[in-house]
Amino acid sequence: MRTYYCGELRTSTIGETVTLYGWVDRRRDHGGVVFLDMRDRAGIVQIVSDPERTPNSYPTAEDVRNEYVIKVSGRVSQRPQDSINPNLPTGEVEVYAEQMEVLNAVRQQLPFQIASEEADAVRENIRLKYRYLDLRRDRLNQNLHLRHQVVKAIRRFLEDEEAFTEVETPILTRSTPEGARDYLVPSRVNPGKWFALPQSPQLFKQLLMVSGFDRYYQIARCFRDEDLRADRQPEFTQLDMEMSFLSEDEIIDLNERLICHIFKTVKGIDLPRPFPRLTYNEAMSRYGTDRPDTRFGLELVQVSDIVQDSGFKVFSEAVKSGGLVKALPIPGGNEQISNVRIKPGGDLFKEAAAAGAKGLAYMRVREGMEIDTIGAIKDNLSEEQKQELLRRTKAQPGHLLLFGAGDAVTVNKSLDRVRQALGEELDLIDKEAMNLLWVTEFPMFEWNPEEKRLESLHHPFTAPNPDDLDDLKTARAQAYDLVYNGIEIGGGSLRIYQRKVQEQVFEAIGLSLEAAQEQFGFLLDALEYGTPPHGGIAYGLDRLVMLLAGEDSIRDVIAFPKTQQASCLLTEAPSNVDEKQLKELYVVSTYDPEME
RNA sequence: GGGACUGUAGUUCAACCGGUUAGAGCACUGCCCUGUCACGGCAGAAGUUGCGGGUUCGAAUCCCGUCAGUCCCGCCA
Repeated sequence: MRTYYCGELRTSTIGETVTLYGWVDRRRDHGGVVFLDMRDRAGIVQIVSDPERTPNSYPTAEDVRNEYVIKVSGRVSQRPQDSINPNLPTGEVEVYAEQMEVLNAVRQQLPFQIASEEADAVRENIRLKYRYLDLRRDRLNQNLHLRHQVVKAIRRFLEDEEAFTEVETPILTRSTPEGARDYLVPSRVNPGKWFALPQSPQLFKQLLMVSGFDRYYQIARCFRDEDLRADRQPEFTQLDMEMSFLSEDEIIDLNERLICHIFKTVKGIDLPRPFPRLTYNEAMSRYGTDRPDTRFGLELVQVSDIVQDSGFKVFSEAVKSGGLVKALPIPGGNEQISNVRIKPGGDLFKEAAAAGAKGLAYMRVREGMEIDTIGAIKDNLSEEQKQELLRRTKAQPGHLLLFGAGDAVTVNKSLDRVRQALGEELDLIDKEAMNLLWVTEFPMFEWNPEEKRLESLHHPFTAPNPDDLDDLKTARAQAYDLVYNGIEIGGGSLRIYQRKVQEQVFEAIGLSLEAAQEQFGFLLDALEYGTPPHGGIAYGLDRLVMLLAGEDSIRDVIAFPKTQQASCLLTEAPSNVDEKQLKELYVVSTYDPEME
């Protein structure tokens, strides 16, 4: 029977005879004495075996190899003074192995070494195929433990401090328009009909408010059949919350306390409260994005009004056709950024071009506030316009001003990209900083040029600001996002709780009354039976844990993630299924090997 | 759907401008070593250079295609 975990042994355990179970992390064979680093979930301890002191175990100790599973019994001893290992919590002690038993050997060459630093560099497809070995490694092990700690902190806070109730909502539910592509599941019992896996429990949690639960939360799995990224998996986990009778400020306050509790519990960090808030318009204006990274400056400056009447067509035409011109002033940029990088072919140009920009105009501010720029700008801007540009951008000698001109979306997107690239490159980002902020007052809708209709920016159940009800199309939403170091980790809103408003919003996004009744009739009906004012939020748990773990990919905080091709290299899912299964489901597969 | 990068022993990497017997560390096998902790030393085995074509006297290297992984754009209410 196990008496201790390997990692638990300390000087206080010296003299005890212990029984340990675990893996051989490393083996050092000196011919006459063998040292084993023995590992279990709690850590590593050194096992010693030699022919004189531990004759029973020595033959076994000579035979074992890395990652063998062993059982060891023996006395915990103080290490000789000159052999103490200060790098191990157990470094002052070691166990003389009176008994050693191999419970399971490693029969094949390991695909990679578990205990080696090199394993971090192993090609990811190999790590994913042998995920169970990858998860043995300290780094991933720690990540999943951290994830558990985060979830535990969430539950303690929401349940014990704030009286939230966890309710499970269906995984088999109905497909609804809007939003991401659905994962579909055929219904055997209802031939030709389909379930969809939930993109989020949105409607169910609202209905729970109608039912009077008042405060709901769920650690909920969500599914979206869209293309993957480092921070996007087809199935992911949300912390989903919904509350009745709370104002936007009250919801934000409760959530700040939740986030602070998480940071305090798992990282020991006291975050300053309240978190800063930016309106959507402010964020777009100053950073060109609705999730600004405020760990560094380099704020954008709106200059449309200065240059709209200039002879420089790139600027004036942009403003005339409804777009804008913005500047990105870079202190010291003259020294650090060459023209080659700004011009076509350069890396900063490419950064802007990736967002659809046609180019980057620039001005350099020399000694004595002399302006150094391309002829087209020099010749076509008046002296007053140039001076006003310098004033507005607070330019000083040494400054480089980059300009974006065009439609608002492209200008903001491209300058945001350039700003982030430079923040990184010029080492302006304090890596220790943890900047959490709220972005509020999102617009209700944005225009989708392809489908020629308005779309909900958040989702169609978001309540409009009551001050903006006379023109819903341009109304602000009572929505809020939580941004952590430039990454959106959560977002929510107050919801519509009146049928009439809900119908108006559906109408605004081009959903006819009939279609709305067909798709969302159950919600519209519910709104007629005494629905309380309510609102909520959902967090991307994987992203939050990724950031807390300092990882760059959510795959490193998910036990069994999928590849960018949405497949599982471990189980080889998705796979073919038996023709019989398809028949039972009244489904004809499109897969036809003959066609290939 | 599109762009970029990567693919060489189990693994991490090397192999210069197209010419070697395709090398090295770790792991593996054998031997030596009684205080190491990334132990050390000696010897050895280990390769369809992702796969398929092509160019060439000659291809890991150049070209085309294909597969896989990663990053990004589109997409993700």
